[in-house]
This record gives sequence, C-alpha cells and structure tokens, in this order.
Amino acid sequence: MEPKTNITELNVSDFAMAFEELTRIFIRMPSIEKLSFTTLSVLHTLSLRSPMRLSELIATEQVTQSAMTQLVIRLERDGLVERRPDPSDGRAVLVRITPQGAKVIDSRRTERIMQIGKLMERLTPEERTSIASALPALTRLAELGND
Amino acid sequence: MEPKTNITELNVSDFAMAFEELTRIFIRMPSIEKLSFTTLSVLHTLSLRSPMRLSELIATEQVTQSAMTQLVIRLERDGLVERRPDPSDGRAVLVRITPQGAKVIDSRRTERIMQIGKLMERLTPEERTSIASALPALTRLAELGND
DNA sequence: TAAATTATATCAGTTATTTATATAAATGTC
DNA sequence: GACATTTATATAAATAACTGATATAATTTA
Repeated sequence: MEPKTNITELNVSDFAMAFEELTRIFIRMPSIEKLSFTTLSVLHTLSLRSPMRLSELIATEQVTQSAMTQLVIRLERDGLVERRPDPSDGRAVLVRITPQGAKVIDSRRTERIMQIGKLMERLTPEERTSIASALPALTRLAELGND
Repeated sequence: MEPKTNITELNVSDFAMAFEELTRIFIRMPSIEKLSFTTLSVLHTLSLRSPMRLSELIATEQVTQSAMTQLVIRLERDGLVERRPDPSDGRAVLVRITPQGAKVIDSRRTERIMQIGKLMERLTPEERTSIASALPALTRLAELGND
C-alpha cells in the first residue's frame, strides 16, 4: 500500500498548489457583478440546485443560521432570490434563484470563460490537449467531492 | 483562425465548468482557521509575496483602499501581519505576514492536500495519470494568468 | 515652485457575520 | 394523547468587513 500512497501524495501536493494558484486567478477574473463572496456562492449554489431550504444553504455555505437568514432576506429585497414557505414542513422556507439572480452567475461565468479562453490560446496545442485529456478525471474528482 | 477558436472555446467552457465545481468544493474543505474570504486571501497573497504595500494589496484583492487599511490594521492587532513604514517612500506602508499568519495558510493547505489526497485515491490510475500529465500545462496556465 | 498625483488614515454608513434569544413546527418518548 | 426534545427560522445586539467621502502628507510633474 505504501508505494501507492507515496505516488498519490506527490501528485496531490503539486496538484493542490497549481490549483490554489489557478483559483486565486480565476476567482477574480470577472469584472462585472462584483458581489460578496458568500452572496456569489449562495447564488451559484442555487443556480445548481433550486429551491433549497435555508438549513441546507447554512450547511453548504458554512455560515451561521442567522447570517444566512439575513443574507437571503437582503437577496430577496434585491430581487436575486425568492422565498416561499415549504409546503412539506411548516417551519421551513424554500429559497429559489430568480432570473435576475441567475443572470449574475451566468454573466460572470461567460466573462470568465472568455478570459480563460484567451489564456488557453497562449498554450501550445500539446498543453491544451493534456488539459482536455484530464477533463474527465477532473470532472470525476468533482463528483467524488460532492458525495 | 475560426476552427481553432471553436476548438478552444469548447474545451474552455467544459474546463471552466469543471474548475468551477472543483473550486466550490476545495475552497470549503479545510475545517480549521476559518476566517473571512478576504482575510484568507490577503494572508495567502502575503505568503507568496512579502512584504507588500497596501496599494499593492488593494489591487490584488480588489477591495477599496479604506477596506484594506482597516483589514490590515485588524490583522496586525491579531498578530497575523506586521506593518512598517516603507523606507523608499515616506507615504507608504509595507505589510508582511507573521509566522502566526503563515501558519494559518500552511495548516489549511495541509488539511486540504490531505483531503484531496483521499479523493484522488478513489480515482483510477489512468485518471490520476491524466491529471498528472496535465499538471505542467495547468501550472503554465497559472503563470500566464499572473502576467 | 506650485500644481497634480499618490499613499494611507479616518469617518460615517451599509453590509455581513457572530452569538444569543425567541417562537413555532415537527419528532420522539411514554 | 401529553409532554419532552429537536428542528427550522426570525430577530436583536455586537463586531467584522465593506463602501464612499474626507483629510493629510509625501512624491511627482510641469
């Protein structure tokens, strides 16, 4: 088991460092719709899964219940989300993203893709191919991370 | 030029989506030293490059001058950074990370690497190899993004 | 030398977060 | 079914974190 662990450990550290650096860059790329980290994160999560309960958002976003309640109230005020009582549980609230909220995420994503595209153009064809080859594995890694 | 653009565009969109998902997961992995996004980002930036001027941090972190000044004052209060006048410019302040501040970043990184390692173990050897093969290209992409 | 620009501190207000408290709905126990 | 416990969320008070505005001093430019 040990040789396998050593190989994995070496790849992981390098991978993590590269990923860290790319994250640092990509996360700041969009110049539009600059909202707070948690706001963008909530909208992003809701764009993937909607509606969600407050309690679910508290778990995914790792903030306190109070913070999430107040943030969602503000987002509702600004038209980015809407809140409805959960018909299956009288205590709960369902939060869904509005088209306006979705547009925030979509427009930022579009700009980021455009800018990453420009960087990609400056890679060699071999480099681009190696990234494309790793894409299924990266996608799989994300799936594992969501389990 | 067009066929090349189309190929690049296809890869970029898929890559961006996969990256987005991985970012969402990785950024929340560490369970220790949970500080605010900008706080962690400032410490991370200072761990790569130290010392930096306030004005440089304002640019890299994309917050207002006032926000950065106040944040750095709080970080200094908490022992995570230290401030010194810049000997080459009487108006400027140099900010450097303290060992305590560096420990925040290092310990979170260590935990993240450990957890990514666990996910990696669940990939096939082929999947791991494809990611390792793409690593130089990803690293290069990061360099391009820092230009 | 004076004007313009740059660098940063501070203030006042809003947003964003925490802890604490409260209320009601749902679930568990007997 | 009654009561205890847990769950879900709203609200209050305080601090952190952000913005725009203002101020001061150092540096650069004309």
